[in-house]
Amino acid sequence: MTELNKTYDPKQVEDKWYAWWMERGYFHSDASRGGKPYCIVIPPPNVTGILHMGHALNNTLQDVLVRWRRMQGFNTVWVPGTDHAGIATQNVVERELQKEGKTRDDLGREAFLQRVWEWREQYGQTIINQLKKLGASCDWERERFTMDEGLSRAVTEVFVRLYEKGLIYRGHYIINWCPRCQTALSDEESEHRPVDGKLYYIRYPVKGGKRREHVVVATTRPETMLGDTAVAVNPRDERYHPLLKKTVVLPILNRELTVVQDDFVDPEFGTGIVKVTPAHDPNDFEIGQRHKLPSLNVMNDDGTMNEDAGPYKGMDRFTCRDRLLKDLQEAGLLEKIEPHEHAIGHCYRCESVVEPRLSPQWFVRMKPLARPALEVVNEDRIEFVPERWTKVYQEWMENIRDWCISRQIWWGHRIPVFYCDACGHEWADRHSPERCPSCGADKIRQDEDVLDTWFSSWLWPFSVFGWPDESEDLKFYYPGDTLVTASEIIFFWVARMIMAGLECREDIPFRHVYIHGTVRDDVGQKMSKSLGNSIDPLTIIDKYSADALRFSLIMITATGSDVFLSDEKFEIGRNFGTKIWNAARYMQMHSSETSPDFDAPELNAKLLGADDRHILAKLHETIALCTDSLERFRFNDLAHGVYEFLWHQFCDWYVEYSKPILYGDDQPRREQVLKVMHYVFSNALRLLHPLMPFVTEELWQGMGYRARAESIMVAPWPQEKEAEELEAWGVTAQVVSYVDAKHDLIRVVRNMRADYGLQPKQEIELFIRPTNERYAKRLGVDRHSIAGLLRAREIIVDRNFKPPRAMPSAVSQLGGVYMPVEGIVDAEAEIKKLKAQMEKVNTDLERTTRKLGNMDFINKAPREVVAQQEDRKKQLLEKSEKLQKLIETLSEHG
RNA sequence: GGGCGUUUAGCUCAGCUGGUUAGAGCGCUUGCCUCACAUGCAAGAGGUCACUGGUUCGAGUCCAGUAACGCCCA
Repeated sequence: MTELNKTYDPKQVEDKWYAWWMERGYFHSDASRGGKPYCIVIPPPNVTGILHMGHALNNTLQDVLVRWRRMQGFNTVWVPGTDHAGIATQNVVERELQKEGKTRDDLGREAFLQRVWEWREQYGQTIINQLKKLGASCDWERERFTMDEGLSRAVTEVFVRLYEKGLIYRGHYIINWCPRCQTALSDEESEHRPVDGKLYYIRYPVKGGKRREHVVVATTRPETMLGDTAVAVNPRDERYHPLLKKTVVLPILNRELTVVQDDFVDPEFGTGIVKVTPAHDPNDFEIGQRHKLPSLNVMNDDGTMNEDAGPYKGMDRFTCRDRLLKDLQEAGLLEKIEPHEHAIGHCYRCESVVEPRLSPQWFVRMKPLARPALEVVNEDRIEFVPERWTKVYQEWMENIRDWCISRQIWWGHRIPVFYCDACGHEWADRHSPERCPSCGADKIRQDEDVLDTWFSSWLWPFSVFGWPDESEDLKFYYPGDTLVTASEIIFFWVARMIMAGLECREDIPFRHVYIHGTVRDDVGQKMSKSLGNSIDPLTIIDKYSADALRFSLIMITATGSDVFLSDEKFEIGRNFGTKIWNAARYMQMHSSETSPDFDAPELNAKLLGADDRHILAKLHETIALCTDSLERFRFNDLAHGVYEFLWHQFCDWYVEYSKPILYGDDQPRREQVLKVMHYVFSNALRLLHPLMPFVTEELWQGMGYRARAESIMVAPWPQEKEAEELEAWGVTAQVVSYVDAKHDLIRVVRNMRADYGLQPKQEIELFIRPTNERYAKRLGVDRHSIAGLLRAREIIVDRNFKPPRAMPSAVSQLGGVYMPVEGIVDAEAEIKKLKAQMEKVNTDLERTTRKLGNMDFINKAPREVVAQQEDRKKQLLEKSEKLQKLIETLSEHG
């Protein structure tokens, strides 16, 4: 044993043990070691990322699982890494260039990519280092990056396979275009948010109509009217039937527009007639397809208007909107403007308003991939926790749309499609071809676009193990056990990983998907940098310790629900750490051995007292609870369980109970109690280790427990003992309920002391009249111990005790207690208090009696429940009797 | 508009398969620097379980409806 400091200093301790664990190689797993695998792959954070509370929660949960399984003896691996975050990273580097007055085009593709790699070398480890601060026990030897050679090979392989199977195609469709990032986004990357917009009612003159005859169309994006190629009405809308033979004229540009009928048009919305802009709206695009309308794109990549916008050419889309409205107004063609709230897509990377836009992009055909991925969830081969997310997944899968995977940026996996300029051949290639495989010409070029970052992330569960090679690692670790993530990412990532796993490896990537909540501030807002309400995990670690951060997060995070955070909440973990630190110091003060015999204590059943047996029973209850909670992903039950046990059972009761013994000189008893304490504490530390890895290691070492395992990280997870084994120690339900009742008695007397305003130091005399002979016997043994806890100079246990005069008294589960005190006792007040208690007992008694008198209850309720009620009635009767007696004696003497 | 979720102590939340007397942490009140710990100890107060109806011997828990709030999708 090494002496523990008076106060715990986490800063020194945490870095020290983390470095030591690394040095010992505890985080590393080797497939050749065999055994039962347990595998988790990290949701790779962005290489540009910095650790926020969401990461802290996500990674703490994974670390808890991994540390627990490792202690259980699984061959456990937690694979870490980062993803290359195409758009985000490119944005970061472009901003850097901007400061130097350059653009990426100034550098050219090669040089720009060189710059990005340099950036990643310099800053890409930030979040990885932060995870280490958190205590994450990742296998760092296996760290991967989605742009690594191996993972890139997997990306190409999958692309080529899917291309050759016809599951990847290139097409002209409306996609979400971010004019700022100048790239396409997938539907998932365009976040819809309600915006207070306006609905503009615009007059379109009818050609050849009477003077000033016009129709009115309503739109929220007037600037797109420049690309109109028709107007549409619902076929059933008779108001517009006369219009069908006519054409209308697009204002300003004076282009003629046909009138088409389409079921899509809602006669109730606006005026029931809509403009059709196939190149700038997904619905209009479909109308356009149905009616073979031309598509006219009026915008440039950067969101400015192009030459087809006529007089508005070169203007930004929003400037154009203003000018156009002004022009319409002047021409008397703007009928009215109404406020209109509607959802608008925003780029998830830069928040710009997304422009729906027609453009040629690459897509993955999702329906064939979704079918098996839906099946494995329907058949419960993959389970979502909490279960309700299953439905979210299923619904998305059933209505899945093709995935737009091309991005018009440079940082990422370049699409491995090649074109031959000589013969027009197009093919996908795993390597860098030099000639056209069709005609042999060398005038070939590769597609300019790169792939969506998620196109590499969806392969993560197997690409990290070397796929497409069937490596030993892949065979051993795949499929993983659990994926831990937040709900935001179910579509982006979870669903796609399942599809990829089934497509590429014909097996699920993991068996459980644990979805945790979103971290919010204490008023319920999502934490974000832009709101300025985020709490930086590193600040918390600095202020309270990583253990405190981890424990507090888990403690207050109900399974799968959102977390509301504020700074003070981390005091829970800090205080708890201090508490067990001090408990350990107390034990150490009294232990003389350097390496306590704790693991298989030769507990002499004859020497064990009721309290020893009680704490042993509670420990094994807690072990069962903890294991069960982990198996069911009930992390906060685990935290509550260890907390309740260590703080309340161990420190509040057992340590207090042990004091007179440890300070006394009954050597056999002392030894026995110390053995129990070390046994209990060393087990509880292990239960706590996944939540608070650092302080538990410090104590494991400090207490000298390393004789059993050199690190708590590799100490065996505690095993619950069977009832028979516990009975060998004399641990029975009877003993447990006796000690619980004894605790009740102590509480009752302390309450009396407080009621009578006794000074803490003032000693009392106490009479106990126990309910039965068994209690009388046990109390006889425990008299001195109880006296210590109650500051009683003497406790007299007497089954026939009759108070000689009026004195404060109360009823406990063990029997009546009487506390003679000097001075006058207000008998009236005493009686009043007891009568109030009596009333409560009688109410309960009445209810129970009524229940038992109900034949339906007797006949229909399970036997145990009826027995329970009978038992309760008995207890209440006893209590009522005792109270009655107390009242009588008080009245006699009062 | 469709779907999902939430509503339990002043606050944040547990309460799982319906079954004693509905729990915890924080906060609050009172008393304590008691020989592990004031980041602490002891005691206490605090609840029409959102509302309405139903099922049941029995409902915080199941069902239907209502309201408020939140999230996801369109």
